[in-house]
Amino acid sequence: MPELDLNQRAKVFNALSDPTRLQIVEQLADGQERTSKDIADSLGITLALFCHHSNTLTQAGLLIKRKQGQSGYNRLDLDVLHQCLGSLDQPTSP
Amino acid sequence: MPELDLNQRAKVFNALSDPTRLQIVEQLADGQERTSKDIADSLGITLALFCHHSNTLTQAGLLIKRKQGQSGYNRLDLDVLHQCLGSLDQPTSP
DNA sequence: AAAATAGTTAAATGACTACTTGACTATTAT
DNA sequence: ATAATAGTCAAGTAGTCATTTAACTATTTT
Repeated sequence: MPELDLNQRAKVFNALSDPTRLQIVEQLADGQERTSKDIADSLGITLALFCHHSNTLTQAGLLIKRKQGQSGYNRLDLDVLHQCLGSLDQPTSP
Repeated sequence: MPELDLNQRAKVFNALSDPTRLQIVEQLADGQERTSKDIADSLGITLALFCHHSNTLTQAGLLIKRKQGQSGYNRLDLDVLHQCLGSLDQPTSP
């Protein structure tokens, strides 16, 4: 897996910097995939707003979309997510 | 330690969403403290710009400032940082 | 006391963005 | 075929923000 540079990492954190997007990511953090409709409904937002935010998440490399029929299934790229989180995880030396 | 709510967590990630601030945080992620001047110099930015960003980091609860003489020593609140990172760390069940 | 150093503050500018609304496409159900 | 459902796109608005510049305070040095 190629390492993310500074700007890419900042872009990922920027994707997490909005409460609505953070809820989306937290909801997908278990690695499962969900439809756009399900996510929008569970958060009480319009599908248009979810689409808007999902573009930001996708551009940051966090969201992966799979289309089946009229539904879109969304899941996280956990590698990208954990690589960014890990860059700040400096455990205290024992 | 009180748990951070959704908006507070988003605020922390927002503090990490700028490349300049992300560099500041990464530089302090080892838990050590550094003077504002040292950080500004090492990043090649003006002290004014560091001050601007340090306010954002402080308001997010990430940065703790200690003043001694004419120098200010900065360090991270690692509890806040790790609590936010941990909220997205859903390890795959074995 | 004067000069240098460390840090803060405020204003101005230009760019970016969250959300709403309405129209649009594609798929599924009746 | 018609209607309903899932999703996308684009424009408009209002608000936020990163950076620069310059003036300012407080501390240390000479």
